[in-house]
Amino acid sequence: MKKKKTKQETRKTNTQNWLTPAQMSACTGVSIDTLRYYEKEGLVQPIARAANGHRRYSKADVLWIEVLRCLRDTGMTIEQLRHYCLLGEQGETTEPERLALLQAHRQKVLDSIAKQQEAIKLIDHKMTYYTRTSHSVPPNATKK
Amino acid sequence: MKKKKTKQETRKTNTQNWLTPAQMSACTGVSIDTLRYYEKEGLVQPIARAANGHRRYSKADVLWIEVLRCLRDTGMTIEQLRHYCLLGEQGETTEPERLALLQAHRQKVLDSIAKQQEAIKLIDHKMTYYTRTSHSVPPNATKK
DNA sequence: GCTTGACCTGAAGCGCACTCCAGATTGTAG
DNA sequence: CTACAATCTGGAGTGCGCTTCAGGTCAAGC
Repeated sequence: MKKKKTKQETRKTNTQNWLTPAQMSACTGVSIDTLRYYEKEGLVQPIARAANGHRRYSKADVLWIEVLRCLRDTGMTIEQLRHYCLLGEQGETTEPERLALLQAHRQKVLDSIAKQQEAIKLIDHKMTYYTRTSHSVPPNATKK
Repeated sequence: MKKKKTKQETRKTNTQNWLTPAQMSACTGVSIDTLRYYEKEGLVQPIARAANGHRRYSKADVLWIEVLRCLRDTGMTIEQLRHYCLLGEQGETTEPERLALLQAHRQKVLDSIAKQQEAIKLIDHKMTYYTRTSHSVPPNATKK
């Protein structure tokens, strides 16, 4: 199975259950450098290696990276993510803390959404100055 | 009116229609340093000055800073804000561009909200692992 | 007259999250 | 055999948005 189609197998057709760094990057949208950075920072457990030392990402890694990105994109810091990961590694006794951490973050995201919805209102309001037929309002708007 | 109660007038009771930097900061929640920084970066027109060179913020300035903060807090960069301000200073011929700018930003905020709502879903999903009676799921969750 | 406190200025520094670099290794292709 | 592409490593560099600093002015209080 492994020695029959050397070329296609190891290079092209990735029927494998692992991904190269490049594939991982393409698949998750996270740059190779950032993937390494996350690993170095303890945001992912050490990735499996091939004989030559190259990383071999598993499908589980893909999922985890996606979770990571989701949390990062919503403002969780590297520091907090590291903490969350660490808890995960320490077993299920830390579950309450992990739950609390997620709940806190969830709330932060909700707050952020609320704030942005407020902003939308203000933007809409300001846009009326420009869409209205009358442009009687001076440059820096709210003035006067 | 101005010479009768020198002490109270100039120092304590601010029945004035201007604010000192400290008051401005307290009022808008933006630090004095940041206010100066915004001015230097061209995000606000030069602030009026007292005889001694100290800034005197007007109530219009308060409103403008609030708009600024709203846009900043929703991810508009200093660069973009500067551009927006510049347009404002160039008169009403730039109104279409300012409108477009706001519309683009509005869309970005909407996208961001959508993304965060997605994140909430994922967080909720992950939280069920911890709230459920069974904790059959290993630390880094999605694995296996 | 001296001190204090609020403010001024230009410039340097900081924290975060990447991002890039130099130099080395390794496996396949021509 | 040589060339090339993908990857490796530790460490330095980058960009953004402030924040801090050093040194100075000025008005009021003791």
